[in-house]
Amino acid sequence: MRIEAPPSMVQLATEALMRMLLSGRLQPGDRVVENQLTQQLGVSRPPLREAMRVLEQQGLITQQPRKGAFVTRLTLHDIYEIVTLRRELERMAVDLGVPVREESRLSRCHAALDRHETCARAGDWMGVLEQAVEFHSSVIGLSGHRRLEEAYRSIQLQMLLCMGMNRQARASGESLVGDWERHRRLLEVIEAGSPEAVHLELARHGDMTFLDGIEDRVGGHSPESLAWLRRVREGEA
Amino acid sequence: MRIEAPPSMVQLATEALMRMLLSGRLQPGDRVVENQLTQQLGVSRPPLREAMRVLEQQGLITQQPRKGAFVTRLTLHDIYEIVTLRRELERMAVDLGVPVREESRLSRCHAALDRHETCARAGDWMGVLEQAVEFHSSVIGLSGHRRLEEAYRSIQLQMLLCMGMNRQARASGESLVGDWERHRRLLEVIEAGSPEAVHLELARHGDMTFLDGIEDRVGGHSPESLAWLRRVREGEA
DNA sequence: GATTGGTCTATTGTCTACAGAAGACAACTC
DNA sequence: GAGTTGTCTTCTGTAGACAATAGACCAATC
Repeated sequence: MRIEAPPSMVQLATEALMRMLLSGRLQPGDRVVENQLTQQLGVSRPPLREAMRVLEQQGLITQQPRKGAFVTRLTLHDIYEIVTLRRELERMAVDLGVPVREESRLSRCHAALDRHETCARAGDWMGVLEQAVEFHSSVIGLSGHRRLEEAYRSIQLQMLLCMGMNRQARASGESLVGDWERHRRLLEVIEAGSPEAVHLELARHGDMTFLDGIEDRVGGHSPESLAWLRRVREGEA
Repeated sequence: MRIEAPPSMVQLATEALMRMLLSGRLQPGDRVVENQLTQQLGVSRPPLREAMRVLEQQGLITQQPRKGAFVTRLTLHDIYEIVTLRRELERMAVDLGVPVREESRLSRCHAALDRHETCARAGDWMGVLEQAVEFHSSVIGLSGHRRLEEAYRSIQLQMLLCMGMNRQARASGESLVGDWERHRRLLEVIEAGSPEAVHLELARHGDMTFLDGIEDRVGGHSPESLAWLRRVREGEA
């Protein structure tokens, strides 16, 4: 039996920081002070700083030299970028991964979905979030394209950061199970094996309700993003 | 006039390391020992480690906990991933960015192209590399999609890492100017304003000669990558 | 009263030092 | 002679401390 190496403080700090970001404990725009975090996490500054570099690369925090780090505050243009890129990556992944070629990849989806259900029924909000991320990643992973999956994961985390803004509104218990049911349906369509059907299901799947009234909540409107938002809303109607 | 903040040691170390990687001074598979680099770069370990985290996120080096860091060694499957993802991102960028809407974005392309020419005629090999990267990035940047550009840039650097393997073969002076001419032609097509024409030019542009005999130089053949390589070669013939 | 100058504190940037793990090598045992 | 064990060296992981900078606050002057 192979024992696994104990996680480094950098890993632990990265995960802890990410949880603080995705749970909304750290809000977009908040200043991230190193010394405060070292005390809260019980880690010294060097590993914490490395963890922050990782999250900076992921686009979750933004560093200003000699000024400090801030939780990334997303503009409407950012959201436009996230949603459009996400869709394109999804598209590519489905075309490569459906119908499924390797059973092991599919079992990863099922495993994530099962854990998702467990967390949902237990009302474990944070667990559902993590497993939903893992489920989507595993779906992208059906393509066998690691870089695609990583790019998708990064984009997905940024999207969660942005949805955290109005998370409170959706935090009701039933949406946890509802999410799971949508994911289960998606996986069924995937197993059916038609890429086009999966595209359709994904288009329906994307929860765009968080875009309602988003212009008022965020700044940074660009011509591209405004045009996009208009198109999205027309498409819905 | 706004003065810019002096670069941090992390930034400098990141850039220096990247140059060592892309110039081939550090070869894929090479061990990266922290203490050696601190001496060579004149930086202490914490900032160097932060820089290494950044490059790890970019996929240029690979860290094994408690074992050390290594320059990423690419498999055939990795190359398959890089080339296919790159193409898809390019595609998306062209569809969004052509015809060009903002003059300022186009001028960035021209600026990079001019610097490219200067370096090429001076025989500045490293400069050509940097400006070629910047030119391609600026072309992707025509889309006004920062995340797309960043994803592309990361992929592009990995591709350069892999081309570094047989760089010596192409290091003749004429290819420097040749690269520039290809880029100039591409920019002309872009300015003409037809996305389809740009797609065509890009398909012709991609220098696939580095794939010649690549199966023998790298390991890690996957079903996907072998099928892809076959398709690419058939497409050429 | 407003503005400029200085000081002071909080925070970041960097370095040095130590603890612990991994791998190499030698000596010892069978 | 082959295998195993113990030790030693090298390197990474982490901590703590110091230097330098940014921003706030207060005082003094015009």
